Amino acid sequence: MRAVTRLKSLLNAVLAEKGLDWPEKANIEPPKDKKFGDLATNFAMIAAKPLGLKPRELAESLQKSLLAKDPSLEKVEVAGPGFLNVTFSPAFWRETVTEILEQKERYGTSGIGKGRKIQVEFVSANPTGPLHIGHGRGAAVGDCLARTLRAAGYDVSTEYYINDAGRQMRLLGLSTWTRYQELHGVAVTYPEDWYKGEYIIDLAKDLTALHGKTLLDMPEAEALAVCQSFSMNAILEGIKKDLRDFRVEHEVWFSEKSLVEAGAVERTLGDLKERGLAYDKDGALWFATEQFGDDKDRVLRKSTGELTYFASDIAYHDDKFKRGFDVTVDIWGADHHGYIPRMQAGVEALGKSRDSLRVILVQLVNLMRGGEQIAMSTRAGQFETLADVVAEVGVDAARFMFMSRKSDSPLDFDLELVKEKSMDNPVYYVQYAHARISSLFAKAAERGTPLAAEAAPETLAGLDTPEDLDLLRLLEQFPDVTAQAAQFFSPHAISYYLRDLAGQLHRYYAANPVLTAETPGLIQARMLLLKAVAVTLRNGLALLGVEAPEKM
RNA sequence: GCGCCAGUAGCUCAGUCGGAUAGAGCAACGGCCUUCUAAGCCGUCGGCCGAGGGUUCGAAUCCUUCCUGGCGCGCCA
Repeated sequence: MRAVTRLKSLLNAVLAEKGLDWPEKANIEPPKDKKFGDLATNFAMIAAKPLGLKPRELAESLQKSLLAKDPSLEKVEVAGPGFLNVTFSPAFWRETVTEILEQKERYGTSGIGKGRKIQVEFVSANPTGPLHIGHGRGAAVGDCLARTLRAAGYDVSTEYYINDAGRQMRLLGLSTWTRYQELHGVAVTYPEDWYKGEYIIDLAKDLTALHGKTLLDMPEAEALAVCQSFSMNAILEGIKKDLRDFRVEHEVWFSEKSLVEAGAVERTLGDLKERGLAYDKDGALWFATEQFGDDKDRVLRKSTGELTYFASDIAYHDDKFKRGFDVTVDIWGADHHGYIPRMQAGVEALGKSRDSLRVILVQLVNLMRGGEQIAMSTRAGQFETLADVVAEVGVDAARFMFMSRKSDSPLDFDLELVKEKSMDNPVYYVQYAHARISSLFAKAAERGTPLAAEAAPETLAGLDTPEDLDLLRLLEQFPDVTAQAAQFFSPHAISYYLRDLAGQLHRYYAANPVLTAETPGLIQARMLLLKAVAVTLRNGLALLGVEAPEKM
């Protein structure tokens, strides 16, 4: 971050002298090949045209003025069609250690969010059964995204939308009621589309413990109501616990029912009608989403008088925007992707810009064991719950596995592989790097070699080998990685960075003795460097919600 | 039929707002523990980036036509 910022401001100064702005398409990034220096920019190729110059000519004149402007630049080369390849001095890179040790847990944070209010709504599973592994992926993605956005300077709020109104809740109540009657010897016929999982039987038993058989004497409607609210509350408590155990916190639990009961849905529908965006046809109320790019108009209220989910979803998003969020991010299972155009159309109809709603799709998780797929279905009642999976493989391994793919590709989650302590399962590789450093400091303390209090330039001067510089350069990139992860809503990039950093650390460790280095000064310099690595690893893992162990 | 996503090494995947010779891990093979954790390190092998066409100084990346796989297209939720 420091290097890019520095180079960019130098180039901007050149532009300012000529009264020009930074060209949109110009970029500065580390080149793939080290021999092209620390940073490469296509600046001259992009900027040459408006100046009426040839790219290479501009590059050559920049080369001279850059070197004259900043002593941190060791080398500036012109290459190919007009690339500028810039190499910073080792002293410049060593300042990274000082910076990290000063910023500590703030290293990797940035202000790119500019305090904008952003909401991340995720999981939001119907409270009709326990969370399964697919919800776990959504939970991990949403939680890591929220952490990443927060670190990037957004004002983030996390939320779980509870679908506690409507048909699914009635089915849940009916399912529990059926199991309850069955439990007490009443002959029952199983309803259609009911929840037949084991957990419903457990609910019926819990209900019995609380109420005995008294529900059998109630009017059926009343008994159903008791079953429904009891089941929902119990399941919701279970979901909350599962999420807490998975280190996922939602700040707001938003009830659909409360929205309906407060009349918010009716109000939103009324607004739409008034603005001519909703109309009656065939006895139903329709939302004119087609004019906002949807395939066709959608029903808000069925001819039966019942509201559709879409109606309350629109009212819910209306409510979100009224609460002042600049952007709301919804994390959905990929099977809902067909729903995006109509939601975006709806958001536009509400008077917001299309991109105030960002939908992140999370693809399917194939739960496997030893290469064989485990079938999952809430309805059929055969699934491994998130809680079961976490109990088996641990929070760290599960979260890291979820963050090791971009959310948009399907993920095979093999319980045997996730438990395995190999590079198939990189969480251990990264954690091991952190533990190694910690244990090295423990050993240093035993030997009476405490870490220097300050990372002064003269102390760090011994860091001048190629491995030192590789590590320093990688450390310096961490703030860029977190900023980009936030900008592109891709927290998985952090896990890839951490693997790289861990790899570089392991290489360094193998090649450079730290506590037995030639001179006391060099010992200090290397300890400070490794301390900076540990801080960066810890900060990165924190963004993923994974622990950085001292020992393994 | 229409739409969304994917197709990169034997396997699992990064890279995709155009950049220089396409990366990593696993697997396979060969090395490295009397010295800070071998859950590690080093090396070798491995590619027509699904196929064709286009755009340009430059394409895995953008456009287009196909092929293959997953998912979705209700007054379901």
